[in-house]
Amino acid sequence: MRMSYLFGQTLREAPADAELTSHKLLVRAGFVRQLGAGIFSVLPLGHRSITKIENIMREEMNAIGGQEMMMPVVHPAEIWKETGRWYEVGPEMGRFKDAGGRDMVLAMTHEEVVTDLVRNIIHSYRQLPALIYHIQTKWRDEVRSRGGLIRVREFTMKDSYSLDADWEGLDRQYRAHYQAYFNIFRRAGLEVIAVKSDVGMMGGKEAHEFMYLTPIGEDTLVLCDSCGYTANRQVAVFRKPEPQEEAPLPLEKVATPGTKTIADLAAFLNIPESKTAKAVFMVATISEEQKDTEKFVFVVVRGDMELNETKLANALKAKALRPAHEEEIRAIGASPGYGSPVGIKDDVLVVVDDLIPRSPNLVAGANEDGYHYLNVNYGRDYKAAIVADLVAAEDGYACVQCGEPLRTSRGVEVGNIFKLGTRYSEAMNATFLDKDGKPKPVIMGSYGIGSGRLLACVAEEYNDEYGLKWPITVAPYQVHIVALKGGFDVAEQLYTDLQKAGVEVLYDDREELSAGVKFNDADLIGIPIRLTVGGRSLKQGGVEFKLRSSDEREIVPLDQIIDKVQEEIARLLAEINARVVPVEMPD
RNA sequence: CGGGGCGUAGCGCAGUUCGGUAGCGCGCUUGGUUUGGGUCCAAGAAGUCGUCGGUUCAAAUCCGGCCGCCCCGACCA
Repeated sequence: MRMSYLFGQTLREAPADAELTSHKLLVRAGFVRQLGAGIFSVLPLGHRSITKIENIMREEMNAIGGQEMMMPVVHPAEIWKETGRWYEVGPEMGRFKDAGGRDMVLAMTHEEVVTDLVRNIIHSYRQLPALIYHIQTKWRDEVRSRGGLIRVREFTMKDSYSLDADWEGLDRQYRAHYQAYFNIFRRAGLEVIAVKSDVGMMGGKEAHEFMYLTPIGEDTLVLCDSCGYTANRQVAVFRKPEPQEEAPLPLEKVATPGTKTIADLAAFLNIPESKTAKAVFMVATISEEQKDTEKFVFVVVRGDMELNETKLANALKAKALRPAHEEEIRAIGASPGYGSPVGIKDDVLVVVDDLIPRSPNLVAGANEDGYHYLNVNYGRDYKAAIVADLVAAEDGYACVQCGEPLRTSRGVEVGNIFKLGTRYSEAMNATFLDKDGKPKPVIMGSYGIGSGRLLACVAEEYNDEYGLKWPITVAPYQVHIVALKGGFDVAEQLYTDLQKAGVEVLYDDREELSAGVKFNDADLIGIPIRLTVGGRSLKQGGVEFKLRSSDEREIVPLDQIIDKVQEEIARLLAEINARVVPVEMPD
């Protein structure tokens, strides 16, 4: 491609609303332009890079038996009503009516469409297993779509769906994806970790997220350096401390003026926070038979720990959670800051963390401003409807597997894999006849990778103060020829010859620009190999060869440059491919 | 949805306090100059000042509504 013809423009300054490095550089280098909040156009350079990422995904999907196809972006609402997600999913689902007044859905994902196809096409165990995938646009109207290109509303995703007759088959396909995903990310130059994750709106049995570790990530991960335990903080479990045994002491009401927080309370009474019980008031939306009801929830966790809302939502099977308003708290007879499960109205749903029953003689509120109870004991003084693990893992907590301290880190989710099981096939009656002639629901898995987000993460990882530094596998072109005065004729010939040799070339043929401008553009765009052809290099005996990733320059004679470029491309490719190795999926 | 900020030429910004009908840098066009790290000089083109309404002789500027974008929080595969 000739730069004089390339559609796009480099910018000296990034738009003011770009915050992340990847966002700034991708806009400045002419890879993307923003159209609206979370909505981007992909320009030719960006499109080439995304196509490369998508082709890597195709190769790895095909290698595990995937068949590429294409499913629609606009769906009739009926299928989403069948699975219940029409009712369960909130405003992030794009909904509209067609000209005939029918409810329509903009695809957030494609389980419903796949399952509809499955029930029409799969009739026999002989047709299973199968793996289908497509690379298609999704719309998710995130309430907050920030983070440049990392978090967008309209995006392209590779999503695959496995179909099996038995659970062993699902496990095989799940494991195949686990490996394939590592291959994809590593081939794109990105090192990721796989963490256990919440199944969220997908439902299902088991899930992993593939996380690119970076401080800009919006997810918090919990890692154990000792045994390798990894999990999203939403679901991370840990070994809870064993409280000292004590004989229950009599309940005692004490004045604790001005101690609305656990820290104040512990300081006032001169006790550790771990000897207190924290009351958290939430309102849960619970869906029953397509009807949403709001339910007040009184949560008790130990004072030194934080409530994990995902765990709470899962324990309650709640669709949504929000903090309760003060009026709602007062309405159940509690007092913000002094809330207590002791003596609360009977109809209030009390949920406690499983550490609480083992923790004797805690300090809890007295449901009266300025007063707390000493020696509150679960079972004797109050009872809960649900006892479950409800608290969030923190830095330094003990690993559930090996007991060593956990560490937290931020990450961006670049892919995920889900064992859906029969959640969709049962809801939509997608069954097959097994060997015994009995109808059984198809066992499904779903597996996604966002191609634009992956590109943004690669950009986030590979850059310096001058611009992008693409891995050879993702770079829009392999070679960038910079023609300078006295070198245009030779550069033209080199451009033609390299292309004939199968090399992908971006050729800066712009005659009116100074050398500095062209070098800066080349650094900004970040193509791995740069060849400079000018009067000076020719006088020195050839063209100047330079890698974007290195400061070294070398003059290569014209009759050797094509070989040199091909060798170097092969070397860069080999370097990346060396990272593609088998991985163990932990149980 | 709550809190904060912003909206003036393709990009970055000034002008708004104190109303008088728009300016700077980059980019773009033309001519010259320079020619290996964002040359220099000159002449140009380009903006319903987000939008609607109000106040006023007069609004980018004051007042109100709406829209959009960004950040923080809640939310979220």
